[in-house]
Amino acid sequence: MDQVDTGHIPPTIYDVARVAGVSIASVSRVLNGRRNPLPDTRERVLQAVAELGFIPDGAARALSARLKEVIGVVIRRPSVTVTDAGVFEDEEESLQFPDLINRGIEVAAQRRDYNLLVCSVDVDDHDDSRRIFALARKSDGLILHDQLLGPGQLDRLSQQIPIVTLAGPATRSTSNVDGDNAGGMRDLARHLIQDHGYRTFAYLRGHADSPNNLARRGAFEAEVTAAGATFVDGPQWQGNYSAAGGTRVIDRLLADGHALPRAIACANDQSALGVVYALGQRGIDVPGDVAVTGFDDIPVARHLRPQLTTVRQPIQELGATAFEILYSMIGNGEASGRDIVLPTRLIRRESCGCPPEKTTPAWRPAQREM
Amino acid sequence: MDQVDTGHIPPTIYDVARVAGVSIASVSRVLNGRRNPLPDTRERVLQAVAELGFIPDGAARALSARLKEVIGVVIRRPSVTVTDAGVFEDEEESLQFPDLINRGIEVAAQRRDYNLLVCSVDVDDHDDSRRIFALARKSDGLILHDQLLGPGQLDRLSQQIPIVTLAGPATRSTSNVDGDNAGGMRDLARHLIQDHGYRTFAYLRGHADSPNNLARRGAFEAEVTAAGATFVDGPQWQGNYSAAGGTRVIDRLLADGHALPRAIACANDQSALGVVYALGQRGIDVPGDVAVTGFDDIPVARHLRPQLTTVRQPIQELGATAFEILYSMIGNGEASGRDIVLPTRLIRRESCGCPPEKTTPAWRPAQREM
DNA sequence: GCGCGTGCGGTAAGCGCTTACCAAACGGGA
DNA sequence: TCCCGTTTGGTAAGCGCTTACCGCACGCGC
Repeated sequence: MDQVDTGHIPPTIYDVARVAGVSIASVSRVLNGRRNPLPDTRERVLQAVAELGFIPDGAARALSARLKEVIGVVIRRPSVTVTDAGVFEDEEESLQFPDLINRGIEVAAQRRDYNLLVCSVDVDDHDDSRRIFALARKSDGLILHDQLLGPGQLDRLSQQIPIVTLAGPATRSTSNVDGDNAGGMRDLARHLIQDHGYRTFAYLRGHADSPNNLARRGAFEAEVTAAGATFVDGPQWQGNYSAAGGTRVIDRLLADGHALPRAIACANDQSALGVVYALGQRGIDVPGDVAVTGFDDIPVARHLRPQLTTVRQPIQELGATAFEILYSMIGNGEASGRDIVLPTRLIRRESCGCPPEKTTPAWRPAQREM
Repeated sequence: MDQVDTGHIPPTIYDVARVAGVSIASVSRVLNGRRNPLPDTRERVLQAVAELGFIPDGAARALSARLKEVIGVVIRRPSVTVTDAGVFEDEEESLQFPDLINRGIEVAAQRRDYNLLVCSVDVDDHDDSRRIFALARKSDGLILHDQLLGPGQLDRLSQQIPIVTLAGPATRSTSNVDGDNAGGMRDLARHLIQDHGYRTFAYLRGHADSPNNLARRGAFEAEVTAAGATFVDGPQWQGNYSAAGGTRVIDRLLADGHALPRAIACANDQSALGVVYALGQRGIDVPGDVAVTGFDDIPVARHLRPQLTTVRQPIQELGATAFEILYSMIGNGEASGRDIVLPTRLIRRESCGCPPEKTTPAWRPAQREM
């Protein structure tokens, strides 16, 4: 009776069966469209369902049908830096990219009547596996952003549940979906070297163990050194995919009296955003003094001054593809071990030194409306 | 055997019991810390669990314990406008605010070992209730952004499951958490009127049925007319909380030859972003010719040129509070009918006509680092 | 007119857990 | 030494669904 006064005692399939004067099997069959029940039976069931506001319990259905229609998505957040302006700062700044991916996943998932169970883990939370494991058994499959779980744990878990990663190599038991990091960075590097003639470069890193970060850095450095240009490097160039991280790198560099390279390629747009900001604060002109580029092409990249030159990833499509692969793995354990690479594309805007575009940015639909 | 070759056959509690040589009850007790099992029993169970990599199934546990440890979160997306640049445009632009709220919810939820089941519904999808209902039975409670579900449906559903809304009035059976829309708008209006001396105003609306939108508009208009200033209005001022929506409003207005008011208060930051952009395209100076303000204070507001004057909501706290209320409703049906209003604060930046700040924006932690 | 095929509804057996209840074993006081 | 209180482990009964299986009623062909 503790429960009664508060309500929240949803009707069960037994209630429906009783009200409709049929058996629970008939109710279930009507609701799931099995076996083609008699119109009369069907009518009475639907009537009772409407009357009671019955909605089948997800847990019971999942247990019985061995299908939860839920997939788990784990994303990595930059560690929370506690400052006097609040504890959420790094995070707030770095929200966009993973969330856009998730949106892509969700769009695809909705078409299959799946829902997303999301979970963030702190970048340097090394007890994260507990959280991820728990999530795993609440879901039919897992999508892991960035590098989460060591190879051992990944392998272990993928034995029990289908897993798609959004970075890193596919394994025997997992699949992977990725943007073409190397191709994008190569195009970017060539543009900076050949079209702009820059000769000194740096790469502002993302999380040290992120496969995307490693791939981007590798391709960029290779291209730069292959062209005989100078690649500046060092631990000072360690960022964390967040705007605050980018700012921090520049501030430290300058405070330590380092000279800046002519062009800085950032691991992602968020970092670039912080870099542009920090340079602006010091009166350093972008791209006049230093060119800055990003990676991802998140929406704000277009609203920055100068507009950010970057490598566009098909963000939503990455998510949607990840879901579809996972879905097929859930349906029939096949298809694991697949490694999908989606194309990326260099987007030349102003921050690399290109002249401002005159064309209307894509998201302005004005002229189509009239 | 169809299943065998693909793997994915997780061990059950029976397997653990067999390997450990105990009963399933003992396994369960060890795992859940009930009853204080003998060290020997405990040891053997833990050993078997490790060996098998056993993780209890969420659905089974939920069914038995009548607790899913999952809460559903429903957010509203602007309708997808199909343009030649892709189908996700409006959405992409408007991502920030609800996602930040969700992050706040999640931070709070993790402390209680809860996960978030997220679901987006299209703004004018009127079959949305099906999706929401389905989500409801996969969760222990629901948090609804904006206005979702009519009062009738809301009431009906809240009979079966605890619900917290993030806009709109609390009802007998639901609770609500909100920012102080009226207070924020009032401060904003007074600032524009008294400090800047503007005399003509408009309010660029959000979704027509959004309670936040209504509250903001009401407070703003009241303050403006109370001061004897002019409040321009009309169906042309209908936006949709997205940047693209803001752009569209300005473009149409100008195309139709309307004169613009001296100041435009937008329903949220995203809309303001689009407005600032559209005005910039036409060579109209912000704030010189037209002042523009937002609402929410999402992170990008600070990176805009000019930096956006807006009303700050305690975004993450809104989410965290919503979760805590919901959590207490789940624990014991009490506490529904609560209506929490969190304070908002006017943030004066440049887009209202105030001089650029010289202080370092909050998210720049540089000087604290050295 | 009878036998059998077909199509529907009902009964009951799980799905993988938690936990109430019972049995057994052990320790201590009389 | 016996009895009872105290622990701890096991057995089994659900949690709310899905579905295999069975039985019944009908319709057809002979």
